Amino acid sequence: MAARAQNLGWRAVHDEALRRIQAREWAPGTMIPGEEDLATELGCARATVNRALRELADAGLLERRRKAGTRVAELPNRRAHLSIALIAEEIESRGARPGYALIARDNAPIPPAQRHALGLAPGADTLRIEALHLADGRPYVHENRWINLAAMPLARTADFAMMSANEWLLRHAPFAHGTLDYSAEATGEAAAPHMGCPPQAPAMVLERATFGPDHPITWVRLTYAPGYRLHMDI
Amino acid sequence: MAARAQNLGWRAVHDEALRRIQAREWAPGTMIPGEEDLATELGCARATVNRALRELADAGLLERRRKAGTRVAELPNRRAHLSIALIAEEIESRGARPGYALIARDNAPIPPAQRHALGLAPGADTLRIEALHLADGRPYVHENRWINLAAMPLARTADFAMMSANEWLLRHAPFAHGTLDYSAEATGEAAAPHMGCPPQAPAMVLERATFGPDHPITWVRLTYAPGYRLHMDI
DNA sequence: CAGTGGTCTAGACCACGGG
DNA sequence: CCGTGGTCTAGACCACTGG
Repeated sequence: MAARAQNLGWRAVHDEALRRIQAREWAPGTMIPGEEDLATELGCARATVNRALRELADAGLLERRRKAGTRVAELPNRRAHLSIALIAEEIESRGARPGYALIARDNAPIPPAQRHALGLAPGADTLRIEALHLADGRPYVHENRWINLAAMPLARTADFAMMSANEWLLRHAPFAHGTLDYSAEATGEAAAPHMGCPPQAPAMVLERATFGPDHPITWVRLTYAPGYRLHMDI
Repeated sequence: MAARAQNLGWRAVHDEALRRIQAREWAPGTMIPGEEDLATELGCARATVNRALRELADAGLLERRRKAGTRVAELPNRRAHLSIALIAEEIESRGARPGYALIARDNAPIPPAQRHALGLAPGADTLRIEALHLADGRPYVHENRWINLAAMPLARTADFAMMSANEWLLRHAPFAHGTLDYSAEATGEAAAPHMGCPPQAPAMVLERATFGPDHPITWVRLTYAPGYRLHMDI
């Protein structure tokens, strides 16, 4: 029985392939039929099969190589996706009313470690912003940020009392790529007074470096209030 | 001048569109030309433009809707990707020699919160595994896990002294989906003795629930040693 | 209702890389 | 070498949804 159902979309092919993988009909490490064969069996064009299998390969369930064909991954390295939104939107999505308060705005020099992460020369012209984000009036996350003024000269005159640097940069910076580093640390002397918790309380810390297409833009350290959970689906 | 270069692949179209977005030639919030127009301008088929713009939409830089057309996102919600690998592979990728030690294997009942996260009925038959993963002989992460024996009956007789439950499940479980929750907590009395740090030391904690296509599979709490950093690129 | 993106098709050529 | 996936094309129909 070679012929099967017809009018299959790539989603149907994707689901059928996923079913065969999970049902072990296609065992881990083994080859699966070629695109041409599958297209014939399932009654659709090869491009449709290609689209479906490409999605599964992107998800880490299949490994595809020219000439070698397609095989089921032995150890499926699934990928979790984390959407990087505005802090205010993140707070709203948790069902709380977002708030914001600027704590300080000065020319405190960027520490060497952060400066190296951005690839800036010593003595680079930077602006420091310290702020607090609130959820229903309670401290949510403490922000300590340096902005590279060579890349964002307008930041020198921007009003970070009304709009957070987070949002201002997202609206004005030609964002290209960056790095995220989460760690667990003590809240610390700098953030604790604003968070309403003892300095030694464990806190989730996010350090982010952001780069535009041509220049480094900003480095920020976010210290979250106790109880923060970073949730992802897989 | 309508005509342009020819023989453009979808990657070239993708890069050109990205350039126009970052250069503000296509301003945030504004509409961009339709697929047909772009295909004509760039000298390629509409399907090629579609592939390129779909990638940009998946990345959060464009918003596409039928009839309404395609517009540049006001606030680009970029997505970070986290690949979920074996703990041993994670340790190796950090340049260290992985180690593993089983601490306990018993029938300690699954606590209610974890049981609810998996959607299991009270009194569900579970297996508890406690283990320690090492990097170059030093504690790396402490693991406390419950396995749903109704979904994975073979786990009852598996040898978790040699192969970690992590790897065993990845090889034997028809993994479908799950949730991840990172938080910062004190290391705690249960994990601290194995980690070689005081119980109140801040630790990154990962709680994961994993489901197969039909049944919940496992719930695990990973307590990382101090200094752990979760790194992601954008 | 009409315009836009979403998708499918049949065919073609090409690039990679296993044997 | 030559088979397999990667991609492009021209055309077509469809689904959704804004006006």
